[in-house]
Amino acid sequence: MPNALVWFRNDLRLNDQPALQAALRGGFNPIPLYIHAPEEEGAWPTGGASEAWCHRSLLALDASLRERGSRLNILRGPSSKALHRAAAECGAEAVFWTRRYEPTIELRDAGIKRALRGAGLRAESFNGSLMIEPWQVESKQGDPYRVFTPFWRTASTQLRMPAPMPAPERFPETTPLVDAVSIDDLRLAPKVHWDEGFWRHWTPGEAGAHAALAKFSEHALADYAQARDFPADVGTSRLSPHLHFGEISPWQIARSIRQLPEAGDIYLRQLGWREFANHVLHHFPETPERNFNHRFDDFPWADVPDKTLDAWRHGRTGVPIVDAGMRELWATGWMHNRVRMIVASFLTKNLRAHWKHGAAWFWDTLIDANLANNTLGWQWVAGTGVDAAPYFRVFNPVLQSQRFDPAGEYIAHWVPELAGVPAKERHAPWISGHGVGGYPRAPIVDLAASRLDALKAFEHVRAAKPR
DNA sequence: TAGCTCGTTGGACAA
DNA sequence: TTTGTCCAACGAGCT
Repeated sequence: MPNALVWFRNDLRLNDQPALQAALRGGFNPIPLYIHAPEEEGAWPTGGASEAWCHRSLLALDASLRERGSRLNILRGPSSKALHRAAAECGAEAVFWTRRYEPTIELRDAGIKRALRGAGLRAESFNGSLMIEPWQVESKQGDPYRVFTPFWRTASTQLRMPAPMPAPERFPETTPLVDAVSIDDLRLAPKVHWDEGFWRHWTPGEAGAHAALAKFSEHALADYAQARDFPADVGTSRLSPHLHFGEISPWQIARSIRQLPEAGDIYLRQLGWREFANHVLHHFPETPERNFNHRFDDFPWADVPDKTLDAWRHGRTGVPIVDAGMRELWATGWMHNRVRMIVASFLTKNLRAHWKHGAAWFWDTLIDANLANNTLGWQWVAGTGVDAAPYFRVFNPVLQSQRFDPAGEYIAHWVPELAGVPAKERHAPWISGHGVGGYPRAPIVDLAASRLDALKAFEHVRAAKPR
């Protein structure tokens, strides 16, 4: 049987794996391969928390390959060189992989595909990560969408659920590639074990992904519409890191949630945002670096001192819901989505820091850090992006806290200094004047005054001419 | 073409 | 305590 390289990237799974299936269908003997090439990620090399996740996900993939008689070959980049070398060494006739959609990577992969084909190899890429690829939908004018609702209206009518693709039970045995290194050699796991706490909450890998999905569809999906807004509850799917690393495909999730059509549609719509984010990133590849709305290019962002940014980063702003979120992020590598909006609004509106400060911190600390979602989310909250909220919408973190953490449980959990403060006063302890040891006596900015400042700064945008 | 409707996630204030 | 109204404008996308 001829050999084919199956190049694993952000698709670290064996089920529903179109690149692997292509190899099997084509009558090839699949050689699983992962290439470590951080310098090829452009301005956004994988952040620390994501690396820690990736380490464990690779271990999980390698373990399930070994159970099936194979193994994951790990090579160091550059990717193009590694692929050509590996193909030559094992006489592979083909290379198959699943597509990624980051602009830098799309460009790189197109070059690699050309080069492989130029060398006489069969090189093919597949969609294994999205329900609709970015170029599959366009508005009736033939433009990319800039507003979610019309995007999803069109996209959701075009969804065609493919049949499941089960993993093969056995792989043919292969000899390891000579240049292969071990997963540990990549040094993705942190030297100082700051990630220890993560793994009480998360199990990277395909099995962990399916366990998370099962838990979600059994317990939380029915209440998803309401419960997802309450950070103290387990109301969200917590599938984002698994999706980011491709340990599970959106179609696998979609198949599973069909059992509850109504709740399933609401959740599917959230997956739709992921599709939309990739659509926007593909068509507006400069948005990780630049405002989508150029009217903001002269926006008077505040020159926020590092000390203040650090207070935000480490949950010492004196606003309990903000601090709780930032500490949850630091401790677990993840933050509840409602709280992400609150901390992002606080940073970009109350502190009026440029959204890139927030995007950079999330990039480094989130286990689900994803260029499309991170960019869309930060630009959306900041008001600079697609579908942005009207300028007068500035989250009041105290009201948000009262509304979405009414019993103050989330705050008590992540800001234990405040656990002894009566629940009702926990949202804004400075009002009752409760002196609490170790917790800031007052917020680092006056919430009301900074809100007015932000609104004033927005006047600037309204006057700005679109470029 | 021109007009129409609508926009993930809000807040302040009045009644 | 709850509910309604306004904030204010614009451009995307459709018909």
